[in-house]
Formats: sequence, structure tokens, C-alpha cells
Amino acid sequence: MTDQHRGSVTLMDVAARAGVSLATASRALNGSNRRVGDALRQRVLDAATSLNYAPNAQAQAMARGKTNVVGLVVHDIADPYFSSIAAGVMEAAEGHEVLVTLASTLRRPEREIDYVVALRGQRSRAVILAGSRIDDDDAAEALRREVENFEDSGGTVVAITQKQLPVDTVVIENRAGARDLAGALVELGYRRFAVLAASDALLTARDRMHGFREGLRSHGVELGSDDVVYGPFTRDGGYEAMRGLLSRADELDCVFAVNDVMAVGAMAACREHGVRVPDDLGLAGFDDISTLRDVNPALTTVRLPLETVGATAFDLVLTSDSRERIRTRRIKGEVVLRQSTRTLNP
Amino acid sequence: MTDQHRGSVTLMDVAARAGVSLATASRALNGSNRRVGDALRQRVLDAATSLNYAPNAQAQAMARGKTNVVGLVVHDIADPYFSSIAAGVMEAAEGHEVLVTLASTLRRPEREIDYVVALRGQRSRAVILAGSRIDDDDAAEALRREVENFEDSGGTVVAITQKQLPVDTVVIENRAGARDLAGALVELGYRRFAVLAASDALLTARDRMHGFREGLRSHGVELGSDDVVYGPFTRDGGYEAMRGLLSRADELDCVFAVNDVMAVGAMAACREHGVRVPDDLGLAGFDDISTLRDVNPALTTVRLPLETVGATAFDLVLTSDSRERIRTRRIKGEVVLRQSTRTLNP
DNA sequence: GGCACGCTGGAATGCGTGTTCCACGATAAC
DNA sequence: GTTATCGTGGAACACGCATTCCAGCGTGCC
Repeated sequence: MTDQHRGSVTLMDVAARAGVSLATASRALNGSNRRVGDALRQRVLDAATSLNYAPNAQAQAMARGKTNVVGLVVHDIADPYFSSIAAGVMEAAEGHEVLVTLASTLRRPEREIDYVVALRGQRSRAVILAGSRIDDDDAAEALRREVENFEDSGGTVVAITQKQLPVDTVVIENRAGARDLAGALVELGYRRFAVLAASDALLTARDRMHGFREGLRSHGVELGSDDVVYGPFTRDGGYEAMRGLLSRADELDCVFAVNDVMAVGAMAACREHGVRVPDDLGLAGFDDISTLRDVNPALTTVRLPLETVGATAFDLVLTSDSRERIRTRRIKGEVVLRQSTRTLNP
Repeated sequence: MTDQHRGSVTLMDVAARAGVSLATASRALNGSNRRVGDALRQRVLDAATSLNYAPNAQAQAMARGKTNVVGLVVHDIADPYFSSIAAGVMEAAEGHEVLVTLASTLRRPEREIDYVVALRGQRSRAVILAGSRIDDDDAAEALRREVENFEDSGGTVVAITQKQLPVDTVVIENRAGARDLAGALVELGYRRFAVLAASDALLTARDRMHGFREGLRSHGVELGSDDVVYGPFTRDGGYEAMRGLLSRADELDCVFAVNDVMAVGAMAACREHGVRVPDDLGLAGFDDISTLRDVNPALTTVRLPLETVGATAFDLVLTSDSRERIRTRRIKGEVVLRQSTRTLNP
């Protein structure tokens, strides 16, 4: 008794101290379907607090047959895009007696599947899959199967952006946003564009690129094949891609990077090479990441309400109903013109 | 059988399909102390995969009496400071058969305590408390008590920065870093300083402020009481605090903001009021947040290896040993001089 | 006054798994 | 040929809790 005081205090300890049975103690603490006398209940509550009783969530989950754990799987928690979504999910979960578990796949698709399996092992109530799906058929098929397993075992799955999964999905309107942005830039007077794109396998990046091209086309502007440069979906990817473009910078009016961090990298490359933004070249991004709102010149971009995206995903989890057909919630982006582009008077 | 196929597949299902008993199935899957014949084991493994068996982690945890869940409690996951630490923890956890649960307190101390209780309920193996402790005696005492409960029930607690808790701690040398920064700035020729500080209740902010003052003093420079302005620990806090300082900007050489996001806000305020950085005023921050590395002019700051901080915390969890006395791991910052300060020739 | 009924508390069961204890067959040692 | 030993598989129990079933008791109704 003196050495290892291991082993937490259990409901039985509480019951013994209050001089009641397990059943009564449980009923007093959870206030379940049946009432327990006020005097006894108070005795149990006092015993619990004086013993610092914390119910064993594992045992509760097993006895009840369900958990209140929601898993959130993102690609990279250090990326402000995903951390904003995560913040939105967690804020929405506040007050709903739910424990949010966050997993970061470090951009490896097979980890994503592993995490869904692990969360199924936890008997999680739900999984939220955030992030642009890699367009690898094998991995996509494996994920689809595991999602099915997860749902078969009683959980609900919600996706963000992953349009190809047959589950409730929060769709970010990347294509429409990029289209709107293209239109706004053409109206400013820009005509000769280039795009810093990311791997075509990333659906988000691809949608933005295609949307941008469509937007230009509907205004009578065409994008040449040389005008699309590919690089990783990161700051350094934008930097390198922009460097490849600088040799012919004088042929260009404006560069669109498919996300803000790439745009910031591109801006750094421009600065290093004496290309002034926006005087020599316009520059636009996508996302409106709040920590990047203070770069100078301020970035023209498409604002995405990422916290709302997370909150919406959580709402889909709460209101999930397996009898209902698949639901889709669309989140629109909004073009924000700032100092990295200007009105052109040709 | 057709409608609700609820209820996951259990170990019993696997055993039945393989034609063995529960015990044998368990032994075959976990490879525990005793061996099971190769033929039978293969039968069990095949049954498991063909049924998509995922062991119920709750039940395992209860049977084993311990979990492999590690809880990470941060103040705000959308803050890059914390998301970098979180990324470090998760990367370190990779391959250690551990599930990391992330909780975000939204900067409310009572939520921090709630989460520790919840994690105790989960019978988590460990909790990592990240973030500058609010200097509220009542809350600190309550947290200390709850940490004690957590350890009594068999878990380990690791703190980041929270020096006042009697647990293994990763200490970020805020004071020394700020001291070094002050020295470097004085050597550049700056003499008339101001500090954008945050609430004194935040130990991190206070340490940086005090360290900066000490560094100045050791170089014969004093900081007047008017020269310290307080604001929230955020971008907008820095913006507002700087605005309050701009009326007397011509009396100043250099402004130190106690973290990068405040410095970025301050830079925006300067820009709006035509104060040029670094020509009219030097500006320095703290943290070297990577997403802020591209502001222009680039920020002089103190680089903290935040991923290393997270990884170190996780290492303390893994190597924890209750018999050992409290360990402390110190993480040093490194002064990085960039374009937001310059050499002064008075 | 007897009986049905509502209310409260206790004993027992089940959740899914790990593990201990026991039984059984085979082999080796004498 | 008999026994000790080892290897392997099955039955039973424990983990901590929710919940169902059952017993006792007081009250109201006929």
C-alpha cells in the first residue's frame, strides 16, 4: 500500500466509500434513465470528488459500445492551411463532449490509411479526412476500401476536398475561385499570364490551375503550354518555379501561384532578381493564409474561410445519418485584390 | 443480417473462422509469451485479414491496463509556434506505436485542466503540456494538483516551458536568447530601445522582456518604464502596441517585439505611418516562425528550433522513469540578424 | 385489508481482449 | 513399459463500467 499506489481509483472505490453499490454509484454520476435519491447521490458525488475519481473512458466506451472520439487526419499540421482547418474543427467540437484526435500523415498516403485503421481500432465515432487526395489509383482504392470498413463497423466518415470518396464531403470551390480570380485579373488589364502549378496529382492544385485557365479563356485569354511551370506545393517550390520563369519575365504581365505559400516563395525570387511586384509583374496566390497577410506587397489572393471549412466538417459529423444520402457542403472563395497586383493602363 | 451489419468484427469472429479458441487467436496475433504452431497461426492471420479485423483498442487497453495514447495540450493550434511544436512531437512519435491526441485550449487555462482530466480518463500514457503558463496562482495550483493526480494514476507528464511544474521539462531559453539579441542589437549601434511586451502573466513574454532588459543593461543601456508597451500576444496586439508608440517614434532607434507575430503587426503599423524599417527604425522579433520568414524587410529575430522542442518532449515521454529525479532539457535560441535591422553609424 | 403499482437499491451479466490455469498428447529418459 | 517433461490448445477469469433483472418497500386504489 505504501510503495506502488498504482492503479487509478475506480467506480468501485467510489461506491465503497459512499457505502452504496456499483449500480447506484454509476447512476448517481451519469444521471441515466433512473433517478437516485438526493441524499445518496450527494454522498456518491462527494466520495467521487474527494477521491479525484475520473471514470475510465475505455471501460465506459466498451460498456456503452460507442466512443466520443473524432479523428482528424491532415497532411501536415505545420502547414497553416491545415492548422486553420484543425482549429475550426476543434472550436466547433467545443462543448459537444467530444475528444478530437489529430493525426498528421506527413503527406504520405499510406499513412492516411494506417491512421484510419488505427481510428477504427479505437472505435472512433467519426473520421474527418482533410486534404487534397493524391491521385494515385492504388492508394485511392485502398483508402476507399478502408473507409468502407470504417463505416461498416459503425463509424461515420467526412471528407474535405476528397471528392472521389462516397461520403459526406465539404467541397472547397477551388475551380470557381480560380476562375473568378482570373476574371478579376483580366479586368485589371493583365493579359500575359503564367501559372506556378504543383504536381498534377494533387487535385486541389490541378483544380485551381484548370479553373484559372477556364477563367482566362472565357475572357478571351489563352495560356500557352510554356506558361505553366510545375513545382512542389511549398514555399520553396514556388521559389524554384519562379526562378525558372524569370528569364522571360519581360514577356509576362502577371503570375498566379496555386497557393499563397508558393506565391510568397515566388515573391522572394522576384525580389532577389530585381523584379518589382507589382510594378514589373503582378502576383497572385490562393487561400489567404492569415499569417501571410503581412507580406509586402500584400498578396492578391482568393480568401478561403478555412475555420468554417473545419466547422462545417464537424457539423456533418454531428448530423450524420446513415440512412440519408451523401451530402455535400460547398464553400466558396472570395477574390481579394491587394497590392501585389495593380490596375494596368496599357 | 442484411440491414444493420453494425458491430465490428471481434477476436471471437476471427477465432471462429479459423476454428480455434480465443486464446489461441490472441496469441497468434500478438505473438505474446507463448508460441503457437505455424500452421494454426497462419490460419488465424488469414482469417483476420480476410475479415478486416482491427483489434478493439479500448478492450486491449483495458485488458492490458495501459494505453499507448499520448496527449498534447497546446494553447492554439492555429498559431504557428504551437503547430511547429506539434509537428515535432508527431514526427518523433512516428514508428513508436503511439497515438498522439491533440487538444487546443484556446488560451483558456481552465480548459487545460479539463483536458488533463479527460486524458486521465482515457488512461493516457502521457501528457505533454505545451505553452506558456498563465501566471494565475489559483489556476496554477489547480493544474499542479491535477498533474499530481495524473501521475498518481500511472501516467507521465512532460512540460514545455512551464517551469513551475514538478515534472520533466523542456526549457526554452527565452531569457538568454533575448539577452543575446539585446547584445547583438547594441553592437549594431542601437541605443534607444522600446519593447512591445505581452501580458506579464505570460511567462514566456515576461522572460523575453526581462532578458532583453538584462542584455541591454549589461551593455550599459537602460530601458525606461515608458519604453515598454503591453498588448496581446498576437499580430493585432503588436499592431496596436506599435501604434501607441509611433507618436514618439523619432525618439527611438529600435523596437523589440517579444515574438514574431507581434513584430509583423508592428511592421504593418510602421508601414502605414510612413516609418521605414530599418531606415527610420530597427525592428526585431523572436521565434523565427518559418511562415513569416518572407516578410519584407526580413525580420531580425531569435531562431528557436521548435520541431526539436517537440521531439525532445516526446523523447522525455519515452524515456520517462518515475524513480528518476526531474529532468530538464534546455533548448537554446540563436540570434539571426536580417534586414529589419542594420548597422548604425551614429 | 389486500393487491397492484411505482420507486429505489443491489446482484448479476456483458462488452472484447489478455492472461493464467489446466488438460491432453507426444516425446524422451530411465 | 512407465513416468517426467515439454509443447500446445482450450476454458475461465479479470479489467471497469453500463445496464438489465430482481427484490423490497411504501402508497393508493378498490
